[in-house]
Amino acid sequence: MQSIRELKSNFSGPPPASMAAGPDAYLQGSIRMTLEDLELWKTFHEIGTEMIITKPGRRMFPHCKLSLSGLIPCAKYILLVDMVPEDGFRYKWNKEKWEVAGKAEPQPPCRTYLHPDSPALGSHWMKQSVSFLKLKLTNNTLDQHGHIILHSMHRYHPRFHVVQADDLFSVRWSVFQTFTFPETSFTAVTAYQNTKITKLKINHNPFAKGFRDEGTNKKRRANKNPACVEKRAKIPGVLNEDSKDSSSPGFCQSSYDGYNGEEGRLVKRKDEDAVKEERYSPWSAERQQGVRTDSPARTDTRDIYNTEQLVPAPASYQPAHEYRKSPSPSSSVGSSITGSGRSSFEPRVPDIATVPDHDSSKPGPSHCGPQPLPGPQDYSGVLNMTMAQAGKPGVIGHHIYSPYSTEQPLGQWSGPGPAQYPPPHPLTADYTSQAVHHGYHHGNVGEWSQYPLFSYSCW
DNA sequence: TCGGCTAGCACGTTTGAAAGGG
DNA sequence: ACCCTTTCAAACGTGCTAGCCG
Repeated sequence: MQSIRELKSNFSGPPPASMAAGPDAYLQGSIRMTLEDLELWKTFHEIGTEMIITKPGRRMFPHCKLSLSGLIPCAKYILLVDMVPEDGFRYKWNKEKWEVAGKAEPQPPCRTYLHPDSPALGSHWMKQSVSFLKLKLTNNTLDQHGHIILHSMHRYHPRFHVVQADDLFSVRWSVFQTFTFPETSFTAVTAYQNTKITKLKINHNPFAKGFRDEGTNKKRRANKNPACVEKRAKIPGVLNEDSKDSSSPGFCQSSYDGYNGEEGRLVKRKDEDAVKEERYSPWSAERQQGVRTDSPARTDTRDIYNTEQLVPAPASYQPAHEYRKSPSPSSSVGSSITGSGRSSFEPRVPDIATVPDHDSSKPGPSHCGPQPLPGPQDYSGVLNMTMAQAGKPGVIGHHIYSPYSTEQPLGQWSGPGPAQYPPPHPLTADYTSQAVHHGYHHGNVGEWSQYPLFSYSCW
């Protein structure tokens, strides 16, 4: 098996001609996504971000706010978010630390949140920050509102997909550029475990102002049930002890080597890596090991997964070349960045001709020219990738959830079966076999191959 | 017994309609 | 009649809490 370093070095050479050339390669590799409020995310990340999940759905805080550049101004794009498990474990909060509490529960129905503005022109996405404020997380596996379903006490990180597509239904012919930000990883909880997180949320979330110390909540806190106070007091570092102990409790050092390894790397990789972009092509019969160009001269450039997920073009389909610089394990927690309030990634891949020309016969202009954007109700909702065929592992049903319309099946989508979380180490037998199943030929597989947004067998 | 989950609560923000003024 | 600003209430988001449940 190739070592990580060996794999890394394989990406350092110049791109093959097939990757660098091609008319459709224009700008494909130059999309850049920046995470806003990076400092805030980092603050949470250093403590161990927790996100409340409730039955009716709960917003994230901090919420995902991005800025995009490098898009073709007059081409339409769709922005998607999904949540990827960090690992295959369930956690528990014990004595100010997260500890592994067992194997992860079977994966809930995988849903992808579609940004309500989608599809919109590149100029639209680039002119201002893109906010996923209204994205909600739930633990209700029977949720009908299209919220993203997660398991409590499990770790996840959001994955952002930029798809050049005229509409939701041409997504399948389009290129996915996927970005992840290590700072955005979190533990889904039904009640906050780490009081430092609670305090951070209260201090930064305007909706929680009522719980701030300087607010009118003093009376409320004074009325706290003594029993409850006592109960809470059992946990060291409860309320108002933040200043006393600023060091992150983090995750239990002795519980889970894989995770701790990442945590340990957090410090090492600071100022180094922050964004991972994924480029992958589950549809190509064989995954070609991509090659990256030199990193941009940016001090905040960080390791990334850069994958491009392709769907077969109706006519001319060009095999995808994937770029993967960082072969780090599935957990992306262990990195951070320098930064000035933003975490960004600029793909270091050469442009790749992967987007088939849009059908010119298609009704409605897809590029430059006046084209009023459809109302949010046209597309807003969630792609629901539910497990569909029990007897056919890996095949999932893909549905579009919309608050304004009934469910619309898009077809069958291939994906991992339930309980197929990647192990902490990315190169174990199971993981590799899964990668093989998708036709990936190299060992440098990350979590993306386990959790394809769409898979070739669906199209 | 214990940890996780949930409903109800109080408090604050957001939002949009209505009212008023220029 | 139109536009802008202000006001206000409903809707919504938030963490806290007690109690339920497996």
